[in-house]
Amino acid sequence: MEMEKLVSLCKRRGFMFQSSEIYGGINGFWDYGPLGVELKRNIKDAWWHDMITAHDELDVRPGAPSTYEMTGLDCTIIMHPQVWKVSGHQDLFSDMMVDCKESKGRYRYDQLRGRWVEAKGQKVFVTTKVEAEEEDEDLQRRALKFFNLRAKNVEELSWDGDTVSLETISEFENVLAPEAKSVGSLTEPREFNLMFKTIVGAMGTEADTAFLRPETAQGIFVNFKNVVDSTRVKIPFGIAQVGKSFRNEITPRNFTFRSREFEQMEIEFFCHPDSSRKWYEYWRDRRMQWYKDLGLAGERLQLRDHAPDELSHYSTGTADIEYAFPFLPEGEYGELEGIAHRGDFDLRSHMEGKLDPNTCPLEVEKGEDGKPKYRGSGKDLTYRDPETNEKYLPHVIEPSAGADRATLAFLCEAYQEDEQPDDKGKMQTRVVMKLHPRIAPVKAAVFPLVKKEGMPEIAKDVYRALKAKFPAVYDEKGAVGRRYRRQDEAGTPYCITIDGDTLTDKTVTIRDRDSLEQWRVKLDDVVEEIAGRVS
RNA sequence: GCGGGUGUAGCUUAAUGGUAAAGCUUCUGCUUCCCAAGCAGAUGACGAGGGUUCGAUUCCCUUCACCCGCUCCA
Repeated sequence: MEMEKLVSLCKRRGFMFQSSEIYGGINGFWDYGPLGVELKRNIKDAWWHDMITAHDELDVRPGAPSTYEMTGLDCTIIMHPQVWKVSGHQDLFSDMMVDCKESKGRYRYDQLRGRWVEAKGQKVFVTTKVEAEEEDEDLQRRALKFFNLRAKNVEELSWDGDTVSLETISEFENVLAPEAKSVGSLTEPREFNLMFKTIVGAMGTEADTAFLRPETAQGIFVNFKNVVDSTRVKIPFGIAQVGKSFRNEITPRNFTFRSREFEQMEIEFFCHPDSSRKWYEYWRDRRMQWYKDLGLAGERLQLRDHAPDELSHYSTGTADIEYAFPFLPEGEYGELEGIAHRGDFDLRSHMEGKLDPNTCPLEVEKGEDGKPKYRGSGKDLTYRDPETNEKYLPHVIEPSAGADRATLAFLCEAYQEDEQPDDKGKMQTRVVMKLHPRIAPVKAAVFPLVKKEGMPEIAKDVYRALKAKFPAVYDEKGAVGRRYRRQDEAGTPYCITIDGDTLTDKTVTIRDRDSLEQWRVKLDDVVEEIAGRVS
């Protein structure tokens, strides 16, 4: 399947549009049209229903270590700025960057170090990005190379001052970039804000800077204590949230796959440290099965466990559920959902201050003054087991899914072209969206075979009865074959046709989208018949 | 962010330094009546801004968006 065909269909039938299209569009933002909004909401509703509202906390689910509870949350997009400092996003998401026009490399402004050196009447600032221990060696090697000197002529190099950060240099004309052969190839430092900045308050200034959340997860962590104190939930339990998140992706691309405004479906599952590995495996397998049950059953879906060297040392496991999107190269997969074992990293950070992920055991990251670089809340986020009286900081399993990516994957999987005969028996190409009935935007369409002899009246009654329960459409225009095809492109699983026989025996035909089979049911049983098939 | 390509109607395409053609779609009417039927009619486009020119959809510049590759993907 070519991606262009799907993109074209999405626009033609109203699944998705480019945001602000009449003004030329805006990079990294996409809108959902009339069909798309139903599809995406069905996916989110299915997730919420299956994970939270329909969860049975009284019985042990297959594969689960024990019973558990599930609850929900809906927190704000803008939160206290300290949240993002402590979570680590502030440091990871906003840096000054410089680009090298020669090597096409990109460097963090504060991480490049260098030293002034003069030879042959020219003075340049040689930079390096290697570790501090090898710094002098690398600088000398690069300086010699630049001035075209042999190692034995090293005394011709006249060093000026100590090795300092590039941040102390204001003019880059004589700066030799780490992988460049000539000077002056670096761009001016540019701010690289991966988080969306905003100002809180009508009179707000820079000091009132806040951020649009880059993930919904932190809102769950900071509300952990509130939920525990207000709901009688006992560990193990999960808190779920669906909502928009924002990231200034460097390269938004591939339709909605990498958008700057996107929607997440996240669970933070809190459990005892001793059982966290088992819970991790449970959620990994449970989430994989969820996609399969909704139609991503083919080989294009895969579960990929991260290799041990990919993991943070405080994590005992991370897995990605991935889909082989048609816009990716052969054999490559794109992430739909990540299931991560996060240990107690997040709760401890919000309690004690931002932890340094490179320490083992984890320690609070210190600033230059020896105090915590980013202070935590100071609130006690430990959990006391009411039965054993054990007090501990729970470990967290995080199944974090992308609602837009899931929607896109379901669309890609559903798009099919097949050959079906027309009214003369000639084979015609048919475009059909084979969406699972549960997520299909429209569940049923109702047609009078002809627009006379009382058929429209009966059809309208059927339509009204259906529409009271779920999305349905009524269509009496043109040949019935055309109406079937139109519904095929929208992914409507069932079409109901009122024909001449309906008038005498009070039965109608139901036509199946995928098989094109038809069968007759009693007029009075139509709603029940369709309802049983789409839920 | 870099390099290359593309941008004409809702979709797919055409032509042109003198404001654009078609198929499909959509809408109206007639006809037909179980898988994109027929006839008649209607709606509808040169991504945006600037320049050159008597005149630009066409040539030039800028910009925006999309596609491909590189980079990035916390």
